[in-house]
Amino acid sequence: MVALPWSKRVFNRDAYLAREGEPTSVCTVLLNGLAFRQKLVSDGRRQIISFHIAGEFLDVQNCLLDVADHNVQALNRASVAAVHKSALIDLMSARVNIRRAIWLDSLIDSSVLREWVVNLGRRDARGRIAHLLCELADRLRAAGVADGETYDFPLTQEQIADATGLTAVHTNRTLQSLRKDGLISLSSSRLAILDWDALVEIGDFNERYLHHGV
Amino acid sequence: MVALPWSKRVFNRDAYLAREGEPTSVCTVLLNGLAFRQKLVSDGRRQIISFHIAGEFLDVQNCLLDVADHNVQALNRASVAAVHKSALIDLMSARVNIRRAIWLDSLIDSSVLREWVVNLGRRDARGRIAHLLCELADRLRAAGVADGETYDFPLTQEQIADATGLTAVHTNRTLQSLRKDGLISLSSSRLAILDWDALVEIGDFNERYLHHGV
DNA sequence: CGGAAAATTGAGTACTCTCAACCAGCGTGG
DNA sequence: CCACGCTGGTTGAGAGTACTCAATTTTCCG
Repeated sequence: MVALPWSKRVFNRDAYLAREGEPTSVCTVLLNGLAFRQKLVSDGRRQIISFHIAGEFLDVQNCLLDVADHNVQALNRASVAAVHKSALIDLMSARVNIRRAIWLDSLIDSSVLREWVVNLGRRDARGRIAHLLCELADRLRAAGVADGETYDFPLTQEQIADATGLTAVHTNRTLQSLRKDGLISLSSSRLAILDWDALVEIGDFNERYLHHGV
Repeated sequence: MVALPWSKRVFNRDAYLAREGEPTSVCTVLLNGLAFRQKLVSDGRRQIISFHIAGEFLDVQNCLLDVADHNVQALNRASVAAVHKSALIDLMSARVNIRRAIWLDSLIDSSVLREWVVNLGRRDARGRIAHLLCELADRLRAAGVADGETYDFPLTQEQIADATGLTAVHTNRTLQSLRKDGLISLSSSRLAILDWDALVEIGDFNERYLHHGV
């Protein structure tokens, strides 16, 4: 057994875990809470690129890339395990299983990114939000965090907007339309999916890209 | 030296090299020509997810993922080297340098996907197309395929539209607007970037995400 | 030279954005 | 204990970008 030196770090809501353009030194795994990756465009607007739940790597790419190409922020109070990149690389050299698990994590990460490209490029506001809600529900379920179709949902409407390429105002109206149609219920940080099949239909959601059970 | 059994395969324009939902058996490297990855949504519209030039892996993820989560098509007449996934995994186990090179390729691939998410989510039509043109110019230059700001450009307007999340009609009008402003010249499959700095400005292009020279 | 694919144009529509105001919940401090 | 300030959510009206549909021209190839 190889001992892997790691340190726990705790971040408050909205705190930056990594910043675009800065040199990288560690890789981090999310232990508790939620985090997201984002990039800012020249006029200051933000695009959220992915959400992460406990157990996922936030930045394995740091192993080989020396400067961060995006920002990482805590969504709520979150803690991570940070490992020096060289230690992780050594561990991966020594242990085939770990190497494979980490590579698999990053390959599935890519698959999710591809689906997000589709979501932003080819679905309207209702579809984009429906798809996002389905994805999060499915991932939380797979992780055993939520058992059914009701789960804690600490995203603000502005964050949903930044993840779906919409404005906060239009996100608000679109959520209302989903509520009015009896598809979801969302209040005080709690989401209930009332009609899973309909939401899947609207969001054109197919879980294949999540590669569960590989 | 480990011998790697591979076979060359040639594809005509628009031919499918891989189809979503089908089981995977090989990994392919593009030898000649151009290729792209895409996904189709339920109403049949297409979203292009990435473009690939000679020398790039088209589907390393097949090594660990048993079913394709997207389609791969040849953009023009293209040839690839196909390697059985298990052979590639064995080679990666044996050779640290190759393992590192392949992982690096897939990590940069992810970085490009992240930038595409930003492109689709937070830029308008002119910005999206400008960014795409800058990215292709920069990658071709880095690969030594094009020396300057003029290069062969076999994309149809429909393909540009599918890559930028626009319609073909709007893509046409947007290209005209870029031409009218003296930023580009595009005809008979040949693109000239007439004002690189202005195009970079419009597309909010920053080459960092391409991780050249890592 | 003919036919198909690609590019272009026009007119009307609709989705999403912008701006600006207003409301609700909540933690803090006087 | 209540006022205050802040964040997040909601609403309205008007503007604008991008879409749809359908026709037409141009280019590309066999």
